[in-house]
Amino acid sequence: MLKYQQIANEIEQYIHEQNLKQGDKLPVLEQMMNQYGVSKSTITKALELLERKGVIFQLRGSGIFVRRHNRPGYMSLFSTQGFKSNLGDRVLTSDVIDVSVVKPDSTVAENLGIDVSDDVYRVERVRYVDGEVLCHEESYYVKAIVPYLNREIVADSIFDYVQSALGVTIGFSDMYLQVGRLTESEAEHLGLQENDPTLRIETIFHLTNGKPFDYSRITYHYTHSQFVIQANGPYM
Amino acid sequence: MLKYQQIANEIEQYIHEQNLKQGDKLPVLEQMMNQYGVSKSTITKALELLERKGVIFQLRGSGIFVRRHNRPGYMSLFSTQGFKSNLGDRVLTSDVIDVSVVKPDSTVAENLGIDVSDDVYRVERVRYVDGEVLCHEESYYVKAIVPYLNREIVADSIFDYVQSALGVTIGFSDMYLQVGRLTESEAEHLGLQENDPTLRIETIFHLTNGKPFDYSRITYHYTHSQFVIQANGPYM
DNA sequence: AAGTATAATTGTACCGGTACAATTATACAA
DNA sequence: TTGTATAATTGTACCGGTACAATTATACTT
Repeated sequence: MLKYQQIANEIEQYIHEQNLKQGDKLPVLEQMMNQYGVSKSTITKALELLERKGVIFQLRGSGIFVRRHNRPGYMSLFSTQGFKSNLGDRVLTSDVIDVSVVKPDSTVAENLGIDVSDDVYRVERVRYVDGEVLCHEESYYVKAIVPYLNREIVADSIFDYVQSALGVTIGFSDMYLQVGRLTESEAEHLGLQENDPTLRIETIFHLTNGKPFDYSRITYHYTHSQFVIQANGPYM
Repeated sequence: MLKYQQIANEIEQYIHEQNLKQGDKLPVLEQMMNQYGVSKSTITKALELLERKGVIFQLRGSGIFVRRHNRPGYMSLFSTQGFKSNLGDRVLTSDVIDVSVVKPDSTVAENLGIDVSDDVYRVERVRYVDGEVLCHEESYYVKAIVPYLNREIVADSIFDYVQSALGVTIGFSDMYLQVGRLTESEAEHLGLQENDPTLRIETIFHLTNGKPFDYSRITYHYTHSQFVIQANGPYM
């Protein structure tokens, strides 16, 4: 692991151990340099990561302060989207409905940047947090990039598998949000009524080299899903 | 304006002028250094901004490539949230329903980190994109930070006013998302039916010094609002 | 052609430095 | 006490450098 990532983790740990809360001040930059035995720019890089993650904010001339204190019951939108899990002590489980190799329809092919004759894995799941229905997911993986999947892998974290077993790393993703009404079959999976409200999110995940490898459509249970997003200026 | 921000803008402009598309390659780092006459780290900083913004991605050993090509009809979630407007050629207008100084209720006070005896501005608007109803907004501004507002300011961009006239800068924000059903009065403002689906977003905006200054509740028109979010690894 | 070693390209990690602007603390005056 | 200059603190911008890992191009085999 990179030094600045490692240090970012240690600082986050430090905040947790010392039980620092919203607005509390961290040691100054120079002290951190000495403490971790690295240069200023490495510390700065670590702090920048934590700032992006919403853990701290920095104020020039003043210091480094703890930012996060999220509302209980709200999940980070990205933690349910395959990224670094930030669910705290909540447990995420899945019912696997389908894992199969199919040909993509034109919409799926287009979103994945492939041809309709290329193979994809189709995965369908219902996901739960602490046993409560969270969402229904239908996702497609480019088989040329993810050559093998089975129900065991899919029941756990597909992203962990892809990253560790296949050695590919996920770079970035585009998410498209929309509110709508449930179809009959969706409602059945979620234990709701047809035409009930729902949040639909389509996501295209890309590798670090920019190639799409996963296109997924998620339909959220509207009373069991509340999300938090932490944004930073000046560019957002 | 800072050098690296300026250069980021110029590079974005360059992409636009050259009509570069998804996957197209930009000049290499060293060439940019010479072209803009700055050091490597400044270019790197500019590119990092653009990467966060979802405009480019960088691939070590290979080059810098154009990332963005968004779906038409989808707005950046942050562009309707007061940040750098990314609406393209769409026009954002407002009907101002209320601008008044009031005492906050306990929920508002808590979200703004103030006392119920402190004054706040209450602003209520209905917002439109290209004349179509987008959302209903109810927001509260800490009067100690924003001492004066009127209907003209509020009809335009409050954030522009706050930043330019008051010289305060917005640092970061926490957004809470939830799907629900419209109340009767909300439905009326949006031209929808009671119990229709809606996306509700509560946002707390903070200054760079960490103080909350705006708490807003927005209710979106579910068929007129589609959002895109661009996320970057490894920390999201 | 098709694979394989080798070299060139290219962005990133990390170092260490100077200058500076925003904040906060201090000293002093009214 | 209250305000006001002054100084100390502290993070950020920007410079310029070395080393390196991932990618891509090249030359060389088979």
